[in-house]
Amino acid sequence: MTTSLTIAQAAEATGLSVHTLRYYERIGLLDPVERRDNRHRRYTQEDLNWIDFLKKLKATGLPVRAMLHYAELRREGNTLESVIERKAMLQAHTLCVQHTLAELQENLAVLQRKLVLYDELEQAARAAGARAPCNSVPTPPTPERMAP
Amino acid sequence: MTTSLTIAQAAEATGLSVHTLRYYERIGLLDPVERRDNRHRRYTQEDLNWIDFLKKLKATGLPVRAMLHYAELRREGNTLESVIERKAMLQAHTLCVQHTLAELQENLAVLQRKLVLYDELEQAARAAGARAPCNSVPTPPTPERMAP
DNA sequence: GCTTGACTTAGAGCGCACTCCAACTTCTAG
DNA sequence: CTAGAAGTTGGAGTGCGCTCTAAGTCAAGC
Repeated sequence: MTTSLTIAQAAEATGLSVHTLRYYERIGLLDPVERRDNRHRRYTQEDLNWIDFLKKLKATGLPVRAMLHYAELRREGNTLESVIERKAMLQAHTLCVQHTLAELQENLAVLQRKLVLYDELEQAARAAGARAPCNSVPTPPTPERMAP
Repeated sequence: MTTSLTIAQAAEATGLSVHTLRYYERIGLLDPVERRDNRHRRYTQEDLNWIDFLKKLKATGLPVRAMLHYAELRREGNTLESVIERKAMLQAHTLCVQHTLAELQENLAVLQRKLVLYDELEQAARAAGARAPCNSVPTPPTPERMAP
């Protein structure tokens, strides 16, 4: 059976809002979606697949402008020119994603190291708090200050 | 020697624009920066370290609002409350980043698989193009269409 | 004294990616 | 026949994160 969804169902299925679905079609990210007699849109499986791919591009940080360009190339069909340019786009973007990924991993490591520091800091704060009522003990050896 | 930079130098050093540096200070991401007699800002190494950390938070997708909250907590000093909440924020964000990272890796894999398809597609298009002058050969066995 | 250049401020403007609104049509159920 | 649910459109509005402008201050060099 060929699925064919209303805009609400397509929104449900893709996780985009109906607003966004119409918006994507309006700006040309989606080819004009098939209509029924009452002008209501019907989304096919192909539409959903394409939207899914768009979501992946978006999730990897490709701006809508670039997705739009890609969509336009796709509309040209699989001519050598179109294929070459789409491939180049994907290649460039793949590099970009790899870069982002590496950076993200580094930054994650920083966050995790910082979490360890916060553990210590919390222990120190607890110890200081517990000792507070008897205000006679000097500052503890554990660091009380952190750069950030 | 204690470094102390003008706003232009700080911009240079951090990679942010002077506009952004002032903006960050205005909204409270940065504590009020020290001034010289002529009211010009002087950025200390501590300022730069904090900005660097902010950049990492930003690079991992933490919204400015959240950074602002973090900055406000930090301003409270290392009280138990503040430390606990900052730690909780970092923990939550770390989880979020891990999730993003995993997703990004999946999507990168998709892009890379697609690149392989585009290689084939390009070969097919080239073959079709080369054969075009002699328009007698049927469509090649390699797929000529791709879902997205 | 005058120009140049680096800084200052408050506040306006911008690009992105939606998101929502008002007014309208169309179908279905009661 | 009517009410309501679900769709349609063009266009306005929103939130984010800057980014820029205009008008002014200040210090150094000619």
